[in-house]
Amino acid sequence: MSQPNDFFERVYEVVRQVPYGKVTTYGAIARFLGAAKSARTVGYAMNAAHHLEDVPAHRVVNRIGMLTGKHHFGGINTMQQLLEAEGHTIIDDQIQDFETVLWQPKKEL
DNA sequence: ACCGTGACTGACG
DNA sequence: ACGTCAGCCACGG
Repeated sequence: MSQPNDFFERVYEVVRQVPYGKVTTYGAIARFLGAAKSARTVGYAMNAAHHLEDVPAHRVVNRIGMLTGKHHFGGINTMQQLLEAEGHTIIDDQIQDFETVLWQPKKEL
């Protein structure tokens, strides 16, 4: 349906709307869905979304811009490489100028 | 139905 | 400023 009832699908809907060259956080997605305290569950959803090609999971990081989920992309540096390919600079698993490339659905939508 | 787990976050010392 | 602790919620066994 146009309005998914499953929590996971709602998470995917938001992630799919993250613009190229931008990133967002688990908490931002959770708050946008009205479940501010379900950030962990959002991460859990990403884990399950890993098999979906239309869900840019690499654009979702934690609140400080660290690639905490890099190990879930198969290769240790896969997530970093994907982000660098979009123009981001990553040092020590952290996105540089994170606040500049941050995309918040709560504000943008 | 209960328990453990986790790609998080905010609060505390 | 930094490391540690506890709360949260959805899913699988």
